[in-house]
Amino acid sequence: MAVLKYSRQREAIKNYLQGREDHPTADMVYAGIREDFPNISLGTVYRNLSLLTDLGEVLKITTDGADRFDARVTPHHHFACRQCGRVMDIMIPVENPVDSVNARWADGEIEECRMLFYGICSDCKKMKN
Amino acid sequence: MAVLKYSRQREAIKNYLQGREDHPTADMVYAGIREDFPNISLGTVYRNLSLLTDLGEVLKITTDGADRFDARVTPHHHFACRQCGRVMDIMIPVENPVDSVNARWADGEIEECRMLFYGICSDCKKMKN
DNA sequence: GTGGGTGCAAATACTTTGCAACCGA
DNA sequence: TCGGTTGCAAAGTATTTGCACCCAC
Repeated sequence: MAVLKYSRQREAIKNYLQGREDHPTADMVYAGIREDFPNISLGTVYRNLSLLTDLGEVLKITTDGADRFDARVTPHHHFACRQCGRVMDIMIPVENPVDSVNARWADGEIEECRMLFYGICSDCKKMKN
Repeated sequence: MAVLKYSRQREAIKNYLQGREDHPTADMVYAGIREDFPNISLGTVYRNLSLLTDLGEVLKITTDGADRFDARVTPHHHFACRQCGRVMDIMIPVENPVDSVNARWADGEIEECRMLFYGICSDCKKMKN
């Protein structure tokens, strides 16, 4: 890719993500941005999310169903609710096992560890009553 | 789903997965099974992989691109190569952080932790030379 | 003016599903 | 026979891409 050029759409997508903590899908971003840019297209949203991910300005979280995006790029992990599908940050520090795995198994092969925790979130547990 | 009935196709799929360590996609399973069951359909492969996953006899690994399946159901984690896309088991024991996360954050909400490590595998590193 | 970015629509990739025929218990 | 299972094809969901036009530099 050549020299990056400014685009209002890309800026809006970045801002949108930074104002959220719910790890929206591309579709949700599209719906949100449309309120300010009624003519934006879904393709543009996908293109920019993918670009921002490559630039490291956004994190793509692959789970069951549609990919989710996160503007919080500092290392952290996620919890996905099996019932309602929501994805949440896990804020507490979790020991990062990359070094110990590299040391014992792959010696530098591994760059990153993403932990995805599964379960039923407290909201969904309440519903069950 | 009601009482499970035997099917040669399902058996073949299970056997196929048990004989592999490369975490094939549904398509790869389909191609493999076809050598013994030339008439099996992709839909049947998907249906059975999904059923076996629900039964806990097979693990579904969601990564970028197509889902991958693993007949090794004892707790372990995976390494995905960013270059060639291969997914490999990580055989060494990695501390399971579920309990500590539950204790500090969600108190029983979390049932399972899947760690997905990313990097460039040794084969791909060799290619770079 | 040049080349990257956009909107639109068509195409692709992956997975699920409806249905009639089939087969295991 | 009964109801789960299959093959087939069509549909569904998620994402990517080709292209003409537009806009930042």
